[in-house]
Amino acid sequence: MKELSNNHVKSLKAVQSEVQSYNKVALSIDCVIFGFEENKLKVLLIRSDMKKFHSRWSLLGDLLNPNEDLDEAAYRILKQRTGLDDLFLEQVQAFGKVSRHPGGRVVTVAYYSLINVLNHKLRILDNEIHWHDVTAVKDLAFDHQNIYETCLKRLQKRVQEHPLGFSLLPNKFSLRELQNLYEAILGIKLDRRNFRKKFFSMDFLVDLEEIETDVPHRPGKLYQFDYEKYEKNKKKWSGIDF
Amino acid sequence: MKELSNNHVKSLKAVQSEVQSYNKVALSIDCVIFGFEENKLKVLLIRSDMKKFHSRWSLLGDLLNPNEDLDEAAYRILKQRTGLDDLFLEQVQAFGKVSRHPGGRVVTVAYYSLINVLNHKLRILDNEIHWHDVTAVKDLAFDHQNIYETCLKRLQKRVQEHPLGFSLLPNKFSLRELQNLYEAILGIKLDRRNFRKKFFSMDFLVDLEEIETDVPHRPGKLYQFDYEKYEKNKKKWSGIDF
DNA sequence: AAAAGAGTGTGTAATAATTACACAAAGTAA
DNA sequence: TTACTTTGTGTAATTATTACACACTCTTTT
Repeated sequence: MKELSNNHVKSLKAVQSEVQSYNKVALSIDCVIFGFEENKLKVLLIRSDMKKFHSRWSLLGDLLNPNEDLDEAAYRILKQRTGLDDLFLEQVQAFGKVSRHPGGRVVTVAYYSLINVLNHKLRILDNEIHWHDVTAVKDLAFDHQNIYETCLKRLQKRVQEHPLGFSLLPNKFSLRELQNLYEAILGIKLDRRNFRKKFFSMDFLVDLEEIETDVPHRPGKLYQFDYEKYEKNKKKWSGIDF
Repeated sequence: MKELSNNHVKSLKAVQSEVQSYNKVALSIDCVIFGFEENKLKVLLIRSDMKKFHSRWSLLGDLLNPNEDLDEAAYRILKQRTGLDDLFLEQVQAFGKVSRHPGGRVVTVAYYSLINVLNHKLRILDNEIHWHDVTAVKDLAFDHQNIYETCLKRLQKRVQEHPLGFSLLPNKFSLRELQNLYEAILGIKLDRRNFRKKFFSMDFLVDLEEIETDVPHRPGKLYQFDYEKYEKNKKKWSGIDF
């Protein structure tokens, strides 16, 4: 950031007092927290406590603290709301329409996060917070519908290019679970044989030589994702195509 | 954004005074403005006027005004600095490390923009502003090196999936110019015959039945990008691959 | 114990996309 | 007229994608 046409060199003091005098805005962080349960992609929402939005649902968010990085704030919110740390988290973008918040100017920075809902540490304490099926999310408070859809699109894109989906699954998973996950995220059906062929040919799944238990049919083999191998071998060039 | 565990319903007045009381931060917009000239990808930078950064280069930016959307502010900066409006502009993300600005807490939202440097309206008035070859950009002021690299990567990704590159070219261009552009953005050499085959098979280029002038060799045919046709036919599904 | 049900595991043929690669033609400059 | 530079074009080999069917394993039902 820099002022228009200003040719003298500014001392640190001058810059500090300049920043003091800047117009300032409230800055919040909103998190779109995805989970995967019963073969459905879910998102964690909280009921709005504002009259204007009479009990409509909204994203989980909070204000940025004065001495907190943006990412830190997002992790703090996740920790507060789920009890989990060390989650997958990615910033999507800032949303800053002047009138997006009825209480005044509030710019928000949106993140999405992926959590494994079977994690034994997961605790959703607040009874105003619920998991919602992504296909049923509508009419969110504020501009949260827009933020949510932007984040979901980002997830759909990313999951096809990067191995993030595994963050939504238990450590050991069957190929059927993996396929269900992709189908739920992308909202489409995939061919089972081609799906398997694709993942086997990428060669990042470790066959654990174990099988599922408690399924009412022939059990499938269990796999793990090999992050190390992925980091060594991942693609750089995808090709021009639109 | 929403408070933690608060069960009563808030009136508009209550929300307004709540927002009043929020911690606030200075918010700036920084633009990575790309241009294409002499077969090189360029970026527009301004000399920092801060002592701490003794004449290092920085991105073009400014503060967000109180009644301005983020996108509006970015357009305003572009207009101020280049004289152009109606440019390609995309937000990348927010950067908000606590200590990123020596003068105090300033969160910035980064955009990148593509401009056609031959546009007759382009005016770079401030003599502290210069075009820099992207391969030579280093040691920028603030955290601008990081912002710049993030934006360049975003451009590299996007240009392979969306037809943005044309914003950097004149309205009529030869395939050689288009290929030079892609090579400059991606920083790699491409096979000429395969490049042509790819673009022809996508079938969004209109043959203008004109040829280049003023080239010291056999002139190439001129083309235009057909945005309408693209909008009708663009791909939705790219496929899982990483 | 046998049969029905449900999902796993596997391969191939057809099509489409990508890659590597060479030569004649059209213009300019000397 | 010759040398130089860049355009325009096609094919063969490889790789990736798609569509698609049947035998096997385990559970549940009768």
